[in-house]
Amino acid sequence: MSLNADGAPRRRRGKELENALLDAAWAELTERGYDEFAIDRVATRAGTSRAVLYRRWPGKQDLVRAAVEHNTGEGPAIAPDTGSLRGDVVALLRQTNERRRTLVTVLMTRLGGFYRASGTTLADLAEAGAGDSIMHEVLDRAIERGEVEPGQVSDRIMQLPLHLFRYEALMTLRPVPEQAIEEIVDTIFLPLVHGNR
Amino acid sequence: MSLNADGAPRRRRGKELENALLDAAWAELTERGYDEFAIDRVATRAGTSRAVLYRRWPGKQDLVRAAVEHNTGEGPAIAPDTGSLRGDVVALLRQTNERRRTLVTVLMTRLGGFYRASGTTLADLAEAGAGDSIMHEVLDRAIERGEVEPGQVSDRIMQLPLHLFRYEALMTLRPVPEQAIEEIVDTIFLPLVHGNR
DNA sequence: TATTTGAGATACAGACTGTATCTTATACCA
DNA sequence: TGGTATAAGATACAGTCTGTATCTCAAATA
Repeated sequence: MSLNADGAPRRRRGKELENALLDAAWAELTERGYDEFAIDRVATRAGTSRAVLYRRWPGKQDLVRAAVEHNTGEGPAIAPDTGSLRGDVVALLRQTNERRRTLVTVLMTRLGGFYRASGTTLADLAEAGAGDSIMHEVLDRAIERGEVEPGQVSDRIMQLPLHLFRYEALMTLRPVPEQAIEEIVDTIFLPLVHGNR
Repeated sequence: MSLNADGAPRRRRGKELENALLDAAWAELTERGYDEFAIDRVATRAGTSRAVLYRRWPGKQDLVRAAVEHNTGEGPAIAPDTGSLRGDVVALLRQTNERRRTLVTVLMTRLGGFYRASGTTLADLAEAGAGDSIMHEVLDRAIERGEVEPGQVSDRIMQLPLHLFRYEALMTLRPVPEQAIEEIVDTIFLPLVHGNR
């Protein structure tokens, strides 16, 4: 039970209490991760009892969700206007970097335990699925055939098709449609490799 | 306890038992998801007791990891050799599509509960961080300025910088370095938009 | 056949969940 | 200002799951 400075019992209500609860939940989430997140501990941390939490959120996932929303809502992003396309896009990415908190924190809380436990990262798992070295092999053969000039293709461009493919697979959690595969290769990868010949 | 056809008690050992355990774990994982995954239930499903599981894996996460590896290991991917760069890359992506199981299943088991609970997908979260519509706005202004010809930039290319950025952020769970941002914009996005002028 | 290994059963303490019930501080209203 | 309604906070309960420990006995090995 929370006490006043003079030791009298004190009862928070409404928004004040709710904020304290969500802040405590958020702290637990970021400190211990989703796997070890317990309503019990949130209540203790907030200096109240579990009943108060259950009165507001039916279960763990609802509370987690509320805590994430409460602590990451930052309003919509604003389109930068620097006067040039390059400047705008660079500014947009920089801005996203700062606002990245939302997504990354959610992912960390969800994946953190698994990462720690397995010593694996998302990138390792992707790597295991289709090693980036394979693109090296493919490119080397293209160079041998004279399709591509040696040293012309940066690492980032070389990995581009796989990265875009995986991004799409991750976002949709579905097989990537054939049409998307061909679009990636024909309108993005090959033009970059061949310098729009 | 497992029984023989004639009702005599029967004890599996070694690989036979281990496969049964991992199959049971996998079934629990795919049917109920990571959140509800319980060693208890795996043991029951495999027709044995928890002690047998704890003898092999120290805890839940280790068992989950082993089950994922056991049920998705398909050996290393083979570099396709179709005789052209385009053919090779398309084949590689198609092949990855079929092998995608590993990554997607791991993610589903990790994120599935959250998705169900929140009604949010990874794409929604990404979208909330920096709406794709912003790139539209940026591009529109570039067209007004005469930097870009109208109708020249496909949706996929328009979203390319954000997608590559997010892919990198997701994989590393770190801020994307300034140098990577500029590389994405200067060596990939702008060349595609301007047709390598 | 004797010995070793480890499967399978069971019991335990502890943590956490979700529900229910009680007292009482606080807000609101007559 | 005093009475009443609301909900905070405490507590108790049954149930599930965890991780550990201990026991018996089936099966592999020598």
